[in-house]
Amino acid sequence: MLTSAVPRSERGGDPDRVPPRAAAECAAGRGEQVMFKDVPAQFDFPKTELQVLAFWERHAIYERSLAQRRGGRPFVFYEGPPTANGLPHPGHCLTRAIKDLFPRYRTMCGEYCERKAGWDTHGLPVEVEVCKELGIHSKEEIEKFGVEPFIHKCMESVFRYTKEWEGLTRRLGFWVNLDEAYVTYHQSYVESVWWALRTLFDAGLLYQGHKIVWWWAQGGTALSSGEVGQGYRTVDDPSVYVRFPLVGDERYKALFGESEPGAQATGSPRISLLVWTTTPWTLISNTFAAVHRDFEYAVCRDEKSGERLIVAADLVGALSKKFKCEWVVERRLKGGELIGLRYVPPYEAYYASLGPRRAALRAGGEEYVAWRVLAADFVTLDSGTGLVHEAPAFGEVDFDLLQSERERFADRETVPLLCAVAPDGTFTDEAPEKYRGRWVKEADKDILRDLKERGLLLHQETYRHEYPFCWRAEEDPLIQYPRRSWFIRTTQFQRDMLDNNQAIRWLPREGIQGDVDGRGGRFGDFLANNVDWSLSRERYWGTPLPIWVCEKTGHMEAVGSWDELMAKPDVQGIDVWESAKRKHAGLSEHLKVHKPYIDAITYRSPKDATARMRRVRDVIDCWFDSGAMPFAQWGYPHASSSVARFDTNFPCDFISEALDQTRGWFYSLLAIATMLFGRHGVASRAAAGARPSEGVWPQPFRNCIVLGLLLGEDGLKMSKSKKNYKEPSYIFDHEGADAMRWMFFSGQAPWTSIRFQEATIAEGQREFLIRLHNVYSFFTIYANIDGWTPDASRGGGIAWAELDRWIRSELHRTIRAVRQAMDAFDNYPAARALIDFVDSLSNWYVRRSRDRFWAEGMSADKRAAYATLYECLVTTAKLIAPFVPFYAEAMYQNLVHRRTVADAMAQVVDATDAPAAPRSIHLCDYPAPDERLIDETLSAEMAVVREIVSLGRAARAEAKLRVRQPLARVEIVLADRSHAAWLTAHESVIADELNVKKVEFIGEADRYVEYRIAPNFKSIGPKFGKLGPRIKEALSAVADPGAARRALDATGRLPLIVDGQTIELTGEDVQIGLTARSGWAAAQGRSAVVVLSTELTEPLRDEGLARELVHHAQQLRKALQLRYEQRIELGIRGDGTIARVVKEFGPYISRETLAASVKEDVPGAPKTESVEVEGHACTIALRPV
RNA sequence: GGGCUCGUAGCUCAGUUGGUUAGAGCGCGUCCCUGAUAAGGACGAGGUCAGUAGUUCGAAUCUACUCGGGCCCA
Repeated sequence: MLTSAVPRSERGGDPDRVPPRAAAECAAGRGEQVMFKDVPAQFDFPKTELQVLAFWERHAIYERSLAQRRGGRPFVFYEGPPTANGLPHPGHCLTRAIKDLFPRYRTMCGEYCERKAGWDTHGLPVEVEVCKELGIHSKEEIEKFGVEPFIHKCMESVFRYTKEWEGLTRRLGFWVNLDEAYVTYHQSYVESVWWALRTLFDAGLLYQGHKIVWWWAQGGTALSSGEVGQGYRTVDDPSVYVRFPLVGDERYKALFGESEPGAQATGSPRISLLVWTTTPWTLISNTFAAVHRDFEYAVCRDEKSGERLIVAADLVGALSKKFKCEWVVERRLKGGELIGLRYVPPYEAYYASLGPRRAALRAGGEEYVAWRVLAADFVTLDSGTGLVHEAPAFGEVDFDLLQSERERFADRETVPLLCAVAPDGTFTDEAPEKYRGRWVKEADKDILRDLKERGLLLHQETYRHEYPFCWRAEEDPLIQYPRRSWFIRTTQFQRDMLDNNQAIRWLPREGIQGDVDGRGGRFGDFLANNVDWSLSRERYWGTPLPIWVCEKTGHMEAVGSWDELMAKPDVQGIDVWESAKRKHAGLSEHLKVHKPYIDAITYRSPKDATARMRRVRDVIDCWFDSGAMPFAQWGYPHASSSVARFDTNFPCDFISEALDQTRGWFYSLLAIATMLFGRHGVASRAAAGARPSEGVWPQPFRNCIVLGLLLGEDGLKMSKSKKNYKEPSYIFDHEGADAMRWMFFSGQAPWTSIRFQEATIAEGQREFLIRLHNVYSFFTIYANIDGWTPDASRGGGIAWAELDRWIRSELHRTIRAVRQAMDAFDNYPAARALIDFVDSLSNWYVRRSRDRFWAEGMSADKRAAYATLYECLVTTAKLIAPFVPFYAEAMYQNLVHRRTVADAMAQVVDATDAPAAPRSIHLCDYPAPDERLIDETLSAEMAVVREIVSLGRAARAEAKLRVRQPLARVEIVLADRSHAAWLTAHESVIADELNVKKVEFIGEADRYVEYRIAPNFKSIGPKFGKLGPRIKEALSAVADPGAARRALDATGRLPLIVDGQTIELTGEDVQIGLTARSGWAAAQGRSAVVVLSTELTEPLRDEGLARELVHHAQQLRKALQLRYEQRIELGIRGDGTIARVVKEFGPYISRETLAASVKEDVPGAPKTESVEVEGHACTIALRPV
């Protein structure tokens, strides 16, 4: 293992010394002067990034960064496995960039963060791709093609684009261990999943039930939602209104009483529910009627017949009109009151036997198992009668209603799922005889005639709506139909999952997490409405459900591993796999746990020695695969050392995926972990090792950044056909990976939808990377000219200028802010803090320090400036390293090792090599703030100085006085006069920036400004409440605000009469505003008014001219592309004024232009230029010497 | 139909437990500076903070509803 010299913490040193790290980090060549490599102003980001990649790989920097932190606190990261059977797109760049940022940051902070890649390889999308390739569609065709070759194709397809994925991952700088990636179809992974399923099965959490699917009866297959979506057509279906007569039991009597006129007259109740349906064939399987608990219902009496019907009160008018009858509303009642009423269904088939059946309820007591009125939220008033006929076998929501009704009973199964239809779409023997064997849709007409004859049909019409048909057989309508399916009883863990969810730090929290009951959050809401996980899929390419069933007794067993299966009694069928392997050389060993080979394996039933145990045909939902990755990635608990690895890597600290994973990976992770390892987790006894999560909550992840969607250039969904986005490779080649990463991190919060625009990427690059690059380039130019190296600052004793103290304070404030934000997984504010710092460094520190760097020789002040700028650059490089790892590396190699990236790569790797500083920036410690260097007062003061300077420039612009023209003085009127004292210390900065001779702070400036006293509501609001607006009025009515201000200054109090009463305001309660009076070259801001003296005297004009001459001379230098330190001879010839200026300011001009002398002529000058300076014609000549 | 989310300058977005004068960048216009120079800076124009109603002394911010966009689920 490499033992690199990890620099000591910066804490604990003398703040006035050069930071130990800066001094310690020196070029490899100790002793002799090694210059910084020249940094071209025009920087090729993409090219440099490729060199950095080569450097990282050649020197195994990622591996070293891990090795170096071994033993540190673990920072556990889980990779949500992408599917590599499609090409990666820009959205994956965002995900992978975020996934890279925090592990890099934590690693630099000293934590140990393994990053194991993973691939999701199972599932319908893979099958669909293969089908496309084969030109086939249905399961029927797959069977015809052969399951075995089909599976082989699926496996080949899975890694079709691996090269592209790995290329993108690498190019983006996402450090992740691809060589040891987990793969969901690998045998060890599948066996882990089997272990989990067996554990759940043994705990009674895996059960067989029904799932309502869209069913193609003629083809005998279920269709996926995508397939169903393709087949919708507009059709006319029967729309029928049917009577369900109520039963006159106690419940009925309690509600309607026996005194009901109808009841008395006939001795039997005649109130009926009126229900509506468009599928008459489902009436035979009717089980319930549903109402909405909160709707109002009406008992209507038909004037003619005296019949009484119940419909939704709001629909009475419309329905009676439709039926052409006259209804009188006898009574209104809430839907809730109807619940529990019994009725007689239209067909006897089931009613005859089940009608009287009652069963025990969980809560005690008994209840009829069917033909009652239930409450359902899905009941609407949009169509129908407000009462819905329920045949749970033929509708998903109806089935859900049945399921929740079943929950009320002690024995769930006692509430029957009535289904008089066979899988081929014909009526079964359970239906009335005349319908048996007939196609359901075809029976509709006869059913209606039947109902009519029996007086149950009130009304019949046709209804035009969209209905799905089979996309392969256009004439075949699909029906919703129950299929046997395997479920996981997740609902048993609903409370645990909700509690677990509460403990997760979601970013953002709003809209995702929800409250303790899940309300108000996308994820919480999903948990709150949790239904049992439908696990099985009647497909081919997936983890086989490891349940074997006895062919005679129906006894079931779950198998937790391959070895366990092999250990079963009298195992047969392994030969199928063996012969396949002989036939297909090089067949992947992993396939033996897949269909069709696994299906061939049978063993002797423990319940009947003559019977075989056979596997169920299904595979499982591939979301279960990915949700099992916390343990399955290690092959837990079977693989060697997997128990220990799982133990140290569970739960994890950080995951991040896009919003669409809410019901996908986020859920599957949480559900599986909660069921197995949670508070009531069932894996504790079954697991081979100790339960790792004991007492650790939340699990399986503590922090989760939910990424927004990445949109195209036009703000719409990215679409290949619309070409509304640039390919990642294009951005890599043009702007570079760092620019792309930086846009993701600094553009917006990651959970908002982000537009993927090249212009935004380029803009962010200019604003930050190029600006930083300019500073860095500036530094190397002058450091090399002066021969300055960090060694020069060794030993301390630096005399820091105020500007140095200021920028170092800003630097450490930035470090503090960045760390704080990053520790909270909030990259956006961190990036903004970095942008602000680079702005301060570039636009104030360097600007204000130029003179210091240009000074002759090596003064103490110059050394301080170099040391400061160097520290800022090296520290900034480290700060940005997790964000823009390539550029940070390039800066670091030059600033610390004084070599190019190419040189760094070419350097011989020497195992004994122990450089004074880490060989890569990614092996460095993340900077820590030194609170002693932070001077909040200085920061605040400098902000005011910068504002004043900005105001001065505004005033100059207003008065059309260019900055090169010196002015006599500037007067500054402060809103808060207490600032004057310390501002005086900054006079020279202001004078210099504004090019004025004198700065004056004046308190009383009534001739320049008008005062305005405004209330500070933040202070007044809590104190005076409703008086606020009156105080505002009173303040604006103050006759002499200037005098009031003076009084306030003197006494600290401002008495005011408001509403007849006298109140007293303090300085805090008011804000003094200033407005410049017109007629002055002035500008006003929040804290000051800046007034320029515009009077120009001859000396001032002359000095201005001198600066103009310097300016022109510099232009000539630039035109000649002279080296920065090139000395010259300068010639200036002009009129008398020019001559006078040259004579008087000769030394100044010489110094600024590095001229050995200033004469009238320079013989043999390569460049001569005639210019007009402030109306004076002159000729400037220049020659290098 | 349900849940969530967004609507702020021409464009892309900030806006910190509500504080009365709503910011930045780009773009546009007018300039400045320039020995970091294919950078940098200043100023200006541009806003009914989607709309309505409410809570409050005070609303871009909180509440309800409406309209519009998006995502997920039916």
